[in-house]
Amino acid sequence: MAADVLGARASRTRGAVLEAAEELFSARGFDGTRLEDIAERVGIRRASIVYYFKDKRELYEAVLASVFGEFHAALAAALARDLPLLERIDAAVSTWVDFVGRRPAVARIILREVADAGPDRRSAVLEYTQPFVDLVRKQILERPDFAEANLARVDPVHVASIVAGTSVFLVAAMPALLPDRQLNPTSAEQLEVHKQELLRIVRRMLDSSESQSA
Amino acid sequence: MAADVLGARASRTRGAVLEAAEELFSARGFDGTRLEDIAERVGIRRASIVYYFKDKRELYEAVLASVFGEFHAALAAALARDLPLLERIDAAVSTWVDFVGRRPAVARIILREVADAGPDRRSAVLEYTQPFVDLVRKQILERPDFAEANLARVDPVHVASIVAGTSVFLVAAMPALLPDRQLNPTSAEQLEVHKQELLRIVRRMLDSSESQSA
DNA sequence: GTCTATAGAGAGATAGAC
DNA sequence: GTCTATCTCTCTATAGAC
Repeated sequence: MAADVLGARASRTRGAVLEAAEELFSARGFDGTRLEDIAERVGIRRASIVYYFKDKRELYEAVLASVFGEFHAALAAALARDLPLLERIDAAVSTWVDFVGRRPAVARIILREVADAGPDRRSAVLEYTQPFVDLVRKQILERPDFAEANLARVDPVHVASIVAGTSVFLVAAMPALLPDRQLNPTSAEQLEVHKQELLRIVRRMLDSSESQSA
Repeated sequence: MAADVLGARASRTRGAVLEAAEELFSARGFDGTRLEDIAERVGIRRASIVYYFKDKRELYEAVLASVFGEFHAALAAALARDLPLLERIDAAVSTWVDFVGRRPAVARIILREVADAGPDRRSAVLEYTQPFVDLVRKQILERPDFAEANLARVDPVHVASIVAGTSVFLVAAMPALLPDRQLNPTSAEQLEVHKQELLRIVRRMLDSSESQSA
């Protein structure tokens, strides 16, 4: 049942299911989440979920589409502003950190997806990350000013991996590894610190005046 | 059944089970792995696994203990050499990258553990990471030369999070996100590139001559 | 739209033979 | 030590009432 042919109540229920699913899939993974739990959180019965999503897998895919779609939109908006190259890169990193901070559940979902995606079972994530890769390529790598800029020749994939890996790891791991401190990595202050660290790291990676070889 | 009271054949079987379990838990997660699959890979029957590990959970815990224990030993050995502070830090990072490169399955396991460890369910990972945190504290943070060194006041947890996050993410994510390239992130060359990137990043984070505020 | 009831598959655990 | 056979529980999916 697609979202756009529903009445007001149904649309609300569907949204609530999606929201509860995102949180639970994020916290416990696909296998570890029971439809029962999702239904309970929404306040309905398990069987009602299938009115909106034909099975568990479809619900999960809908969560992925929602999460990655929202980030894609945010990134596209950030890159649409016609900024100079380095500022555009900064904006991309910044948008990413803000997004992860705003929806920390996403961090865990990405962590799990990456762990699941072996060399054999690679299709799952790719479908959702591809549009994002295309966006970066089109709006950064293939722009004339990128070729003109005298950047260090770092593999963009390494850069992306560092940006994605650190943010996701920090948001997901910090609360678990620091039970004593009451530091919240998604607080505005912590996110800002992390964002500045990341921006510094990325800028330096791209700086051709620094030696890039071993 | 502990490893030290077994005969030669049994000891071999137990080791094979542990090895197969590490690989499968890493690739598919705890829930996604069937004892059936582990047994099949070893060439025995499901019921025989229970002779060595009383249940699935115990087998999984044994895998964790093995993985984290081995890394702890490697790190302890690296830090036992009485090097100057900055070289000791380099050695720690280097040991970590080598370890992840040598046992890429570990990367996925850590990814999953981090994703599982919410603010609520934090006990699981902590038990295994604590000795490692203690080691770093004792051999780096609490040494007199650390206090004397004029390092930037970065949160060590941020540093650790960046080191761990990038390596784990790179090793686990790269093969999945780059189906076209036949780049293997665990190849000696790629690992070396990554290691140098990481060392550079860490050194700069700790360098007090760089501004650390936004 | 949401419910109750139930069917059916999957997988871990256990008993006991060899 | 390793096997076969079986028990049992959990959870998804389906049928159909309201």
